[in-house]
Amino acid sequence: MKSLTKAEEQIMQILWDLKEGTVKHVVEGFKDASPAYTTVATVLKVLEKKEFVAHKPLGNTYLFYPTLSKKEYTSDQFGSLLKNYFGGSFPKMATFFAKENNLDITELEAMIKMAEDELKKDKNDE
Amino acid sequence: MKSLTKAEEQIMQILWDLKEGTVKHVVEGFKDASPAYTTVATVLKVLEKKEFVAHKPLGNTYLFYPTLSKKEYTSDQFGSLLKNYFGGSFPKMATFFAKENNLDITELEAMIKMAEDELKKDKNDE
DNA sequence: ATTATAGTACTATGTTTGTAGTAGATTAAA
DNA sequence: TTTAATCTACTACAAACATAGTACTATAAT
Repeated sequence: MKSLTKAEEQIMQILWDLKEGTVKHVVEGFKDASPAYTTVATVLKVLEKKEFVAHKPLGNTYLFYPTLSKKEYTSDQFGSLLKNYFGGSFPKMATFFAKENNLDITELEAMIKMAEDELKKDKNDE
Repeated sequence: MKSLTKAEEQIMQILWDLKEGTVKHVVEGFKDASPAYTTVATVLKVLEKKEFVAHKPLGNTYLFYPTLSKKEYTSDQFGSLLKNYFGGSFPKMATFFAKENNLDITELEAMIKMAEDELKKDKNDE
């Protein structure tokens, strides 16, 4: 999968949040300094060429929406990080995380407990 | 931290493995189709300007080595993935991983056990 | 000594990225 | 219906990227 550049990713994040939006909405979605309206429009056009977003008419303007879900992209990103930096091993990643944050085993277990609860919850939703 | 482009990252990965190496070594480090010798040399030069690598003379040639450790870069990458795609929550990431791989709780626990063993081992090394 | 090999420095070129302006259409306000 | 606001399309352009060739130097082999 093609990957997103910094500017593109920012806009995708906003679009993933909005689900869909006009250029204006996206511009407004910027937390801090927004780029120019036309800059956003240009990036959206690039994203469209890359097939990460599409648009449909809405009144006199366009509504843009992602064609690539955040989940799909996350999966891709997560996968390459795991592969390239942790030899594909999730335990290695977990260990790294624990060390980075000076967590001891008890604390790591607490984190995992949370994950398990999430999993259980999801199971129930099905 | 400035991030690595695709080509740069490939070369960094090789250099991290080698610890240090000449342009030639790096070229040989490519698994599949290696780029031209001069291409590698050029990228190394860029990486040097970005201060991700440095070099020292070795006989009639140069030995290149990373100034940014893989661990530091990993930490950075891991951090932004966690932040931008899992709202900074490791449990969320673990849940995502479990779901992606259709792991049930028992299997997730087994993974975590491995991580804990790693952690323990590390504690003993200190 | 002469030639082949290997290496660095410098240069080159097409593409992508980041950022945005301008022209022209359309709509809303006055 | 003239003006103001809004929006898209097209164009622009500098910086960064990806890739590599060429010129020249130094060394090694014959």
